[in-house]
Amino acid sequence: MNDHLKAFRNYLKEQGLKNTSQREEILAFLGRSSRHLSPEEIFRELRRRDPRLGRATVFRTLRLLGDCGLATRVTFPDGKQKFETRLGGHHHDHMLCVHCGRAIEFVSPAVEEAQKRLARRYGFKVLWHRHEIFGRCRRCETAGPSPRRS
Amino acid sequence: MNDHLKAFRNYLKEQGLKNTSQREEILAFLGRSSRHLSPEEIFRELRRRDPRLGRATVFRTLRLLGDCGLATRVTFPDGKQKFETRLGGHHHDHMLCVHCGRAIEFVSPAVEEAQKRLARRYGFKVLWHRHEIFGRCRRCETAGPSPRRS
DNA sequence: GTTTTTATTGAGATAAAGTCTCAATTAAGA
DNA sequence: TCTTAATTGAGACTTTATCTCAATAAAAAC
Ligand SMILES: [Mn+2]
Ligand SMILES: [Mn+2]
Ligand SMILES: [Zn+2]
Ligand SMILES: [Zn+2]
Repeated sequence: MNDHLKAFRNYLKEQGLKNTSQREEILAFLGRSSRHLSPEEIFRELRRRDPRLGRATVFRTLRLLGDCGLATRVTFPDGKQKFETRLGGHHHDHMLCVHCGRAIEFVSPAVEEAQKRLARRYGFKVLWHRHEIFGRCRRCETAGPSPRRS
Repeated sequence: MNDHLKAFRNYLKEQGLKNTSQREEILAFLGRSSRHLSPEEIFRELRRRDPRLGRATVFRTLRLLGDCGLATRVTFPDGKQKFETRLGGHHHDHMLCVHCGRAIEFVSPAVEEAQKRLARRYGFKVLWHRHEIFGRCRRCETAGPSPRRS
């Protein structure tokens, strides 16, 4: 049984919550995908397999997965929200290409460290963070149209 | 005449766009406020003064201001989107308190520098970025309920 | 200053994203 | 197996955002 699943079941038990097939399906689907998925994509796909799945359950579960640190929300350049699992429970951040939409995942100890110092200075207790860099990936940088900000 | 306004008019001219009173009102309002404002707040307030203002214009203008780097979108812990001007054209990032909603603005040369190196390594051309740290501010850290992630 | 051109505007329709309610269901412990 | 309480899903509803198109107004041309 994979780690995510184990951690999830654990969390549910701790919180006095119940496990359900829907919840596990959603977690598994997210884990299988290499892409970032929108709630709607997750809903449509899983709904095909189980026509009784409800949209609300998807949103509820994504929040739950967020709460226990198994899923992360990523805001794309167009403002759309998508999700991914935290691979191996490891935190990472993103560079998002405003041209092709590609997401590059990165981990930067230097950034994380600087951030930690910073927070300490402000007496701020960090729970989690999101670091999104928008721009052009190597491929798209050669030539292309203008970006869309904010 | 303030810098923001000058830059804005410049940008419009460069792009062959027209300046309008609505656009300037929105920019000015954003500039006057010390808080982060949601599109709806901006709309409701400015609408009081000019009952003919349309909601679409607010959204359109916010995108425009984003495009030219004069406004920044900030995603709050509850997922809500708000805007602020880039004070003096200067970039900054945020620590957001999941308890009281307070936003602490910071600038970290160390983080910015680390980020730059990182991007270079990936051949990624950075256009802008967003760095949001969620947690508890000094005040709220003393005691409080549990956070809401993702 | 007047005319011409063209971007912009706003009402309202529509779409997209997310939440809520509540009766029915189901997981988990006794 | 029985009991209890969390969960589910349909669909209503809310919120957020975009679109359409006729009317308007800014800037350029004259
Ligand atoms: Mn990070
Ligand atoms: Mn920064
Ligand atoms: Zn790209
Ligand atoms: Zn606080």
